[in-house]
Amino acid sequence: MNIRARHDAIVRSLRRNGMTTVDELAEEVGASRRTILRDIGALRDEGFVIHSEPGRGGGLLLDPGSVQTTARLAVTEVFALLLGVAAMRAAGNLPFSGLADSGLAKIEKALPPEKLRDLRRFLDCLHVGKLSPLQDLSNVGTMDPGLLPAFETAFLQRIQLKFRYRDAKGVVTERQIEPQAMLILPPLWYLVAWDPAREDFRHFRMDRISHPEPVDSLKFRQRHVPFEDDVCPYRDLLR
Amino acid sequence: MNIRARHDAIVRSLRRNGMTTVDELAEEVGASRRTILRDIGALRDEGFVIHSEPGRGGGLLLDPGSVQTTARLAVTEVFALLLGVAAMRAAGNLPFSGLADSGLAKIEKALPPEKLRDLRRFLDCLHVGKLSPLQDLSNVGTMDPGLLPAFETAFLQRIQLKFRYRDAKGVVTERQIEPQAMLILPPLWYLVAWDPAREDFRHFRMDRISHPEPVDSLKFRQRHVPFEDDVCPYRDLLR
DNA sequence: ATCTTTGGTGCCAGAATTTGGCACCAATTC
DNA sequence: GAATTGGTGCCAAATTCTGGCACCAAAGAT
Repeated sequence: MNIRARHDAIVRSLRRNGMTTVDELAEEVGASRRTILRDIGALRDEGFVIHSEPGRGGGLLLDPGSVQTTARLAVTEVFALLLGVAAMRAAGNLPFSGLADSGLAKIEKALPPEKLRDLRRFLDCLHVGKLSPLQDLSNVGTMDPGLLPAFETAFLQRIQLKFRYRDAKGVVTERQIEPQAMLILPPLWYLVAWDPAREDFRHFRMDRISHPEPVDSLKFRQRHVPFEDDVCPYRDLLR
Repeated sequence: MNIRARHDAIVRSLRRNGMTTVDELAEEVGASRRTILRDIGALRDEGFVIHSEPGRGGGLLLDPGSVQTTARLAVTEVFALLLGVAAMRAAGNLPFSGLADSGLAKIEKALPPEKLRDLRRFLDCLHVGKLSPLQDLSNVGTMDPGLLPAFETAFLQRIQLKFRYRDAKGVVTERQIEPQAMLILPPLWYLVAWDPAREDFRHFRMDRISHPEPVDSLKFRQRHVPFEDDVCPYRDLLR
């Protein structure tokens, strides 16, 4: 067995059994007592918190808040991580203990700088309305990926966007708007935008939009204020 | 130099220089040509996309969308990742290529099952209204963490919550509500809730809430439907 | 006080893996 | 055809890992 695989096996076993002895681990993993002890030392060096009390019945115990299995992250996963961390940071350090910024900084450093900048700018534009439970997300989200390059351009460069919209009655109109936010309310995507012609905010279901086209050089600003009144503006969303 | 450290060094170098040759890498890293070639093979096996064209001037080029540096994640970081991935999955596979589910499954497996279940249930309750740009998040979010245990209990067990609320005019009232969502609009936190006494949805600024107290055994259901009309219900939030 | 259990360390020889050099092939440019 | 550069197979040397041994420390049982 590989040294890395053995480390993972040890962590898994500790997590599963809650409490074990070195000898049990040695038998389970198929390595000698000495090797297991060396491995535990290495894992501690890497940041795992492994309690041990010689003399008592069961010896080894892994701290549940301890660090996790190694994983090589794809760019999309790093993006997901940044997105999640943005939410976590916005939450102070809400439901759980504070974020380990050091590890995160390492990840950010590993990203190509231009990519990171783009990700951050896109994050600035992306509003997440509702996060569904993870279990239900497999069969969610219907939207044409072909639309996205135009939207990304409009969002990032903050220029107006032109497209055709088919409303609930099937009537098709031509719209030219200033995109303000992308709103995800699974299974649907909405574009929140300022419509200069109607002088009002509108939202558009993404699956009813076609032929999007950025309008060069028509720059605009984004608008956002927190609300004060205690009547819920989301009442239409809830039932 | 360690084999793992060398792999990281190679990836870093490829990312920084954009394009290099095997011999340059060998000299930079301090290893032989043969070893570098072996390492590149290993990195490719791990999922890195490394282009190469023998014969032409510069040979090696790392695909910018390729996988990232290894990182051991703390539990909070895994939570952040799950949160972000939930948003990403909800987005189909929005602005970037599809998520590498295999790696994610590995991370999920590494979490203690109870912890993962709790995280998922809490995710189900947490709505993120607006994600600020990462740069601005340091001085954001004013809310009393002391409030949270009561809210977490109410959300997770889906029971009513009682608290005192001080409105914009300073008038204090006693409320008993059914929490529906936590809304983060930096720098403020809002509780979106159904008020059975008023038979309507209300939202409350978290910093005006005090003395929260779960009301045992008064269970309720959550309510949510996507909206259809194209008039933006968020117009009060935007300016 | 002594024995047993169990974590922990130093040391060293044998086992396993990694490394570097070599010969050689393939594709491209000049 | 020569030069450049990625790529592969092979093997001996270098390096690292592993397992056994002796031994220490702490706690509980007798």
